[in-house]
Amino acid sequence: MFSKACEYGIKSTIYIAEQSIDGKRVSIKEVTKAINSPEAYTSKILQQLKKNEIISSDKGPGGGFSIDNITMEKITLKDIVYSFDGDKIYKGCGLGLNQCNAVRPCPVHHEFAIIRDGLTRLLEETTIKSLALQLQGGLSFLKA
Amino acid sequence: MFSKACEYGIKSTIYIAEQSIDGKRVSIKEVTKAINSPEAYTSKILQQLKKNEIISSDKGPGGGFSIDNITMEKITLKDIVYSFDGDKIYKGCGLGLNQCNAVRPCPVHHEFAIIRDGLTRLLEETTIKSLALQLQGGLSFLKA
DNA sequence: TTATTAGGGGACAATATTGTCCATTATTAT
DNA sequence: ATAATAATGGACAATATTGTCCCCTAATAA
Repeated sequence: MFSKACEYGIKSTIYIAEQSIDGKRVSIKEVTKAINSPEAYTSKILQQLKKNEIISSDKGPGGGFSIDNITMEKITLKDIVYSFDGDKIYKGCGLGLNQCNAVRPCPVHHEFAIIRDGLTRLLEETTIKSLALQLQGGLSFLKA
Repeated sequence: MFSKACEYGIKSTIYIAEQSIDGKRVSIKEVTKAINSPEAYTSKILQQLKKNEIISSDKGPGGGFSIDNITMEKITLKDIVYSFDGDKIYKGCGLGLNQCNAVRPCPVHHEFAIIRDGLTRLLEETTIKSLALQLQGGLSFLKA
C-alpha cells in the first residue's frame, strides 16, 4: 500500500505529535525506539517531514522534533502520504495506465473508483492529532 | 497498489481470456503489443501465471497462451494478485506492523479495515471472464 | 570559548524490483 | 529429417528502494 518510507513517516509523525501534546520534544533515537525503525533511515524521513513543514526540529541540547498543536490539527494522513508516495495511490490507475478515466476506463476502473474514493476521503479526513490522541489513550500502538 | 509484475499479470490474463473466448491462442508478442509491456519481462510474468495454473501454454507453431472457459470463470483478480504480491495488500497492516488486529490495532487499523474489506471482496468477486467480456464489448481498455 | 548535545546532509551499500539477452526445448509443418 | 515457430529458463543489467556511515553545522550550558 504505502512505501516503507511513508509508513515510517506516518508512525514518526503520530509519535512526535503524541509527545508534543505533553509538551515533550523527542530525539531521533526516541522516535526509532518508539516505532521500531532503523535510526539513520528514520533520520532521512524526519528531514523530509521537516522540509514539507509537517514537523519542526531544534538542534542542540534539549532540542529534538515536535509538532505544534495547530499543525497537528491541520495535517492529515494525505499530507504525509503525498510527501513520500505522491498521489498515485488515490489518483493513479489500478493497472498503471497513464490515462484511465470514466470515458476510457481500464478493466478495473469502475470497481476501483469506489475503493480509491473511500481511501482518499479517509486520508483527507484523518488528522494527525486524532491519531495521536488515540495513541495516548492506549487505544492504538505503533509497534508489534 | 499492485506491483508492476502484478499489473502486467492482470492485463495479460484479461487479454488472453478475451482472445480465448474467440478461440484464439496468442503469442507473447501479441500480449505485449496488446498491453504495452516489455516483451522479455512479460514472458516471465506469463511463466508465473502458468505455474499458478491461471493460464495454459502450448509450444510450437500455432501455439501460444490461452485460458479455457471454466478457468476464466473460476479465476478471480484475487488469484492473480496473490500470485505476484501475496496477501499483504488485503491482509497486511497499513503501517507495516507484523501483528495488528482489533485487540492491538495500529493507529489506522479500524479506518483501513473498511477499505481493505472492500478491496478483498472486490478482488474475490471479480472474475477474469467478466473483465474479458467487458473488454471484448469495447467497454474497457488495456492501454492508454 | 569550549565541550556536549542533537539534527543535517552527502556518499555509499544492500536489497528488491524491473527489465534484457541469449541459448534451449518442444511442437508443427514441410 | 529438417526448418520454422513459439515458449522456457538461466544469467545478467538497470533502476528504485531501503538502509548505513561519517562528518558537518547549530545550539546550549558550563
